[in-house]
Amino acid sequence: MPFTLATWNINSVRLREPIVLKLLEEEAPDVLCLQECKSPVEKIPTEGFAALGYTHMVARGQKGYNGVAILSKLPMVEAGAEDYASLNHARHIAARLENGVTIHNFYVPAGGDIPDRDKNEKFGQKLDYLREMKEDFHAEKPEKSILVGDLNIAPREDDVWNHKQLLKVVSHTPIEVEQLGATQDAGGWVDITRQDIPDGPLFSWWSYRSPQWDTADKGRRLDHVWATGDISNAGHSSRVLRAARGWEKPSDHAPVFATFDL
DNA sequence: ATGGTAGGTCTCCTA
Repeated sequence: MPFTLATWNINSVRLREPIVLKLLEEEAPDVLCLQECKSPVEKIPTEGFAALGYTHMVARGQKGYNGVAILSKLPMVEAGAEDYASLNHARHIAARLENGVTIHNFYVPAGGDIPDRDKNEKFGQKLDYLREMKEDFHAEKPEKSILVGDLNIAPREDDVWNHKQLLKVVSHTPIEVEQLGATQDAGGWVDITRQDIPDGPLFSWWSYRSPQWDTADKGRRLDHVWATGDISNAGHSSRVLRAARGWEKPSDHAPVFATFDL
């Protein structure tokens, strides 16, 4: 049975309940993974989601910051939540569908402004977070799994609006790109978005600080859909719903979709 | 080189 999955950094699930509902009504993915919910789990507005058929949710939350949730039309059970780098942050939740597929939903630390762990503790935490992800995948190689989320790294030259200009900007520095690649390799993860859309600029985030985000198009691809090699051939129909960046009271991220025939 | 916008919360932190 094919199922469609979307990942979206929502930047406050309570403030943006209306556009989450809009996405669920108009696009109707089977599973929606949210990041930066910025809400304790008990304050996530689940009633409207359930009314549209999204009767299942697994989530981790905290007050004000971070927070991840998986909304689903399909039954699922929680399959763990990690706190890599011991930050006490709600940045990961996993769920298992009835077809045996495990879905990991991540919100990797943004890493602050200065790409130097000696001058900026947050950058070190980001690298530590990715290293611990990598170590976990190395210790227990994931199977039949999908990993999505805001990984806060745009790895390829065509994942950013200007490669040279962003080489020293956190999210596109060589050390981050290398660390993300090592994490991906450790789990045998395949980048499904780039499997489907191999060539050319592709972005999922445009800063609120950039006026005329659409015409200026100074974007980055920070949001990812990966799958383990045993199911990567089942992935197809990837797309970024760029229009959502222009909706009323938008998130600065657009949702990324993929479909899996499993 | 700098500042630009947004959300949550308790006066500034984070992105």
